[in-house]
Amino acid sequence: MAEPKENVLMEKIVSLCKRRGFVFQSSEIYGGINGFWDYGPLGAELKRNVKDLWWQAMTRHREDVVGLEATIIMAPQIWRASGHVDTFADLMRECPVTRKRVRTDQVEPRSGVVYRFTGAEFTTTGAKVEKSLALLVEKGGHPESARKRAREFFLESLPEAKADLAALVLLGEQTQPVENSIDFHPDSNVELGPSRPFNLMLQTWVGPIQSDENVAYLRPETAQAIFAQFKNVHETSRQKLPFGIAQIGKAFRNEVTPRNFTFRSREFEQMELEFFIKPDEAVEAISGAVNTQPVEGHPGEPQADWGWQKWHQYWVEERVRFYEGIGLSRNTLGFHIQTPEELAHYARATTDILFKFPFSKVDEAGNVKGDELEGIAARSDFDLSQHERFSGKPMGVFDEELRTAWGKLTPEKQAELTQRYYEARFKYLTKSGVAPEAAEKEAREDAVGLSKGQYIPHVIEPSAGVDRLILALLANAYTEVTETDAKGKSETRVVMKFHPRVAPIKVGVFPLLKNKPELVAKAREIFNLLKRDFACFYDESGAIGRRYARQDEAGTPFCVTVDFDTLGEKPELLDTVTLRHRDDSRQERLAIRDLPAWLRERLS
RNA sequence: GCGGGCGUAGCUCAAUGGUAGAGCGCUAGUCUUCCAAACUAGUUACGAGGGUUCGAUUCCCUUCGCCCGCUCCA
Repeated sequence: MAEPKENVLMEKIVSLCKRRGFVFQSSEIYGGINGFWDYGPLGAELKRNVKDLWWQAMTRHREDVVGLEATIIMAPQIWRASGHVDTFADLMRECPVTRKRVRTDQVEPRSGVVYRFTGAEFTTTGAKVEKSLALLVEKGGHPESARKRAREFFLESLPEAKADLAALVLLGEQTQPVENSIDFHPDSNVELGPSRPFNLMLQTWVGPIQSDENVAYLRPETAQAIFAQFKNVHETSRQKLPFGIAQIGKAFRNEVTPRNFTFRSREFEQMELEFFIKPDEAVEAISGAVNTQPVEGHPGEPQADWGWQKWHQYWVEERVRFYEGIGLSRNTLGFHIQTPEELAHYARATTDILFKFPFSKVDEAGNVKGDELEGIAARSDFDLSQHERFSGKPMGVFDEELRTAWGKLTPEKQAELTQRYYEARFKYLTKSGVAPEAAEKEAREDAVGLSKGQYIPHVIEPSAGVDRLILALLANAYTEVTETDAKGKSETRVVMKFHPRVAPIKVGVFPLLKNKPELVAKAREIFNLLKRDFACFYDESGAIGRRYARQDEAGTPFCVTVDFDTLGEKPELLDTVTLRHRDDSRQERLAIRDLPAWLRERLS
């Protein structure tokens, strides 16, 4: 259900974003382009801060993650291997009554009796509509319900739509039994319209000739480049498993309906980590057992006996800590643990981190679940295996530790692990369409490989949307403050309560008065002192209160004001300034020389 | 893509078959000793294209964009 009140809030946020220069509509002077958004001066700073913080947290503050910056256009085969050519280019069919769509290849076969109609006519007015419609009545279903639905459908096409339903007579009814038909919508039972292709990847041509051979795609996700470059990175970075590869970059999807401001855009940016881990069989061989002890919350520092479950939990908690660190407290977030039905066949678990946006749906009980900021997926060894099969290049790694450990195992243990690994590989191969005999041979070889210390790494994938996070930060920061002044005039101001770490401007620097050159000179001096290390904004226009208010809307956490005491009117206050806090308008007096350290402490 | 609503200054809103006005904002100036003060001056719009008309922002059509639903999951 639409929540008008919440939409008002969303509209206010959109309006502020434009007014203050956080987000503009792309190509606005030409009427805009659906699903594309630009970041203005404040938005660009905000986004840069977010990406920098992610990059620091994921790579520089760790020893086990390295970076990658790959191209947006890659060999088209990558998207066959990844499955995107198939899953992003589905044929869809639509139910003509409910307008609900289903994928052509996912319609469940149904049996029953088909009721066909050629139209309907009003006995009272003679008004008539001619359209064919067919509905399936399953065994045990009631033909009258099909007729009722048909009447409702035809009624829509008649100008006398308000007329009596009972006076509408169906025309040309015919029945026909069908077996295992895939032509009917699973919910409405109505015969589906023609198949139409839906390709969610944006296409282009590489080279000046626009032919089918030159078709390439703008990447729909950044992750695949990481898999495609896995061998190169592994070999050059001197990393050993477990380790990760991180990437930030643009991705493109031809969304059916871009919606909710920047939440679902056609061009967007992702921050993705592929964290490669040893298969559980290898962990067990090395550590004796895989640690599966359940722990609440963060499982602590990584341990050698962690299997995919622990690593998955670890990354979920690491990511939550990241969000908390930039001002999104746990109660603004939500979680969605994907059900077995929702999971891709190769995925073992996926936990989505959600944020409660103003447009997020509210359920009957009044709870807001939220919408997705990030998905943390345990993807088994699917991705690298796919690229190994499609490229013909080996994607396995050699694990010295495993080989050594393997030799010390009992023959029974070796056999058990070999068998389990064989089964997992066999399952992957057959599910991927490899013929059983070939799959058996290949899986057998893979299992022998394991005993020699070789395997294809498994992967945990924390994949976050930058633009969605920006939107979450904007929504989270948006605060209205209503104040009534001495004259009784009440006024509502907006304060963007960003965490200082992400705030686009960290410090506003003002002279108390513009027409006093000494104050201006001192303020300029402080601005020049701070601007190298902090995003600063100097402002001398208008009254001081107005300048504070402007910075509140920009989300600047601190403002520094130079007054006559700074210049030594009261000698004991010489070279001190007023430091004003955004969230509560609190003021304190600080020495100019202490400012850099004071700020650094609050911004790092 | 389909269905419903919408489109007037940067923002929030008015008015009109005879080409638009306010408040706030913004810019400059005067003034101003800490929370959108005052005064003066300036600034900016009928989303785009076509049609009907002597004339359209107003009526009609098309298109683009925004919001809501189907869809989607970074």
